[in-house]
Amino acid sequence: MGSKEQDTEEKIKEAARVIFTKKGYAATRTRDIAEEAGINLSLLNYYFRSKEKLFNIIMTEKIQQFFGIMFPIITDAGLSLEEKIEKMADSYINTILKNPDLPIFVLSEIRNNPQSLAQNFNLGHVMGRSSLILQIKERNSEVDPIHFMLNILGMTVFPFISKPLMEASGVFDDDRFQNLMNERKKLIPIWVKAMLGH
Amino acid sequence: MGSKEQDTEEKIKEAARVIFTKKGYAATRTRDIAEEAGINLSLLNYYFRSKEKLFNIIMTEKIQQFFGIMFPIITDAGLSLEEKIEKMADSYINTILKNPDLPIFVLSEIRNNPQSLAQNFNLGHVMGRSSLILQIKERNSEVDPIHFMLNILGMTVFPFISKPLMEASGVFDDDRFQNLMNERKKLIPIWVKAMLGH
DNA sequence: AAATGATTAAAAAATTTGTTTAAATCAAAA
DNA sequence: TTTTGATTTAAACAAATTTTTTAATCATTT
Repeated sequence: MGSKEQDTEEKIKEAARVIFTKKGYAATRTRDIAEEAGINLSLLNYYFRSKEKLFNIIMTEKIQQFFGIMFPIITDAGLSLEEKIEKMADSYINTILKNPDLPIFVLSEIRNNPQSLAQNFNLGHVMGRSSLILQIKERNSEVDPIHFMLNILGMTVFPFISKPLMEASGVFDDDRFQNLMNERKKLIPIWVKAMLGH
Repeated sequence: MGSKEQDTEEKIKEAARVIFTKKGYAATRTRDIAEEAGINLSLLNYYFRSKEKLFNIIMTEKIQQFFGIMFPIITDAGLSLEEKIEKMADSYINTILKNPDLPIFVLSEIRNNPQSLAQNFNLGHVMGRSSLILQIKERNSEVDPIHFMLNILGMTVFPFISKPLMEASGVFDDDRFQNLMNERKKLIPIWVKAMLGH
């Protein structure tokens, strides 16, 4: 188990991250991954047995990334509602800015295979008894708190999902997009407070 | 050109709509479409020459659906800002409720092929000089109006994009989802007004 | 230097998938 | 009824892609 093994395995995984998240499972060819990794195609099967097994490894990582930010924040009873919203927007945008393909990749692949992928996270259970949901209920008891969860996520995540469309149709370029998303770190908490009423 | 032709051609197109929008181009096999349509595989090529040509027909339809609702509303100078937002939420949600896979399908395929698909719509041009953008600017001159466009779209469209995830992880079922989306027709205009400030 | 494990190149097997072909079937017209 | 052309089917084909195999090469360790 020299450093070479580690290096190659990691090179393949890193290439798989890039290609899978950019194209999705079905449109990705193992040849693309091998080329991106700069290794012989045989090595991919040598290390990971199959395209599907490699994909499952990457997908588990990506689901971790996508939900790993959210869980600790919404369940932390030590944070006020305002603090939670600020932290959600801030850390979510920071993370996804480094990985803009993440949301559309995760949500697309879940659409293609909901049952098998939903096992990795019990979102319903976690969210149902989360501190965040309780705090939203206290603040506004008239509207189902799930609405505000959808709004916070939508305002944070949707820009990334629509980015390819917006760029291709000249609404903004990548620089302006990053700019906008940094502005949104401050704006989303303000908007959510306004929506909740005071 | 009897009714048989029409029937079969339409059966194939309808099956293609279902499978393409559910799985995306790459993950769709022509055999899936044939099976869904209940016809022999050869007929697909007999009527549409190739998978790609069939896909282009469906994709053009779907892009029409996705943007066709938006354009007339945001460019109609006869509508007030409030009326525009109400109409956007209402007609968008009504349309997509009948076709929940539409947003993630269109946005995924655009990501996979931005240049070729972006030609169908000059969103940048239309939005830049739209009546809606001007009205938002008048109401709130401090924040780039694109933020509010992203918010309106995000709050309307994101729930559909996250639906497979939410359903698979038990946050809500299809009935509750439809319920929520109908509630949002009224709520989104209220929220957007609150965000804009008054 | 010998041995060991990692990597490559090349080929081939196996599988999947889009497309074509040729014959059969059907419906309408002569 | 026979003929004709369009429609449909079963089968095969062709191309792409994943996976496996084998032998050779390379790098590192003993």
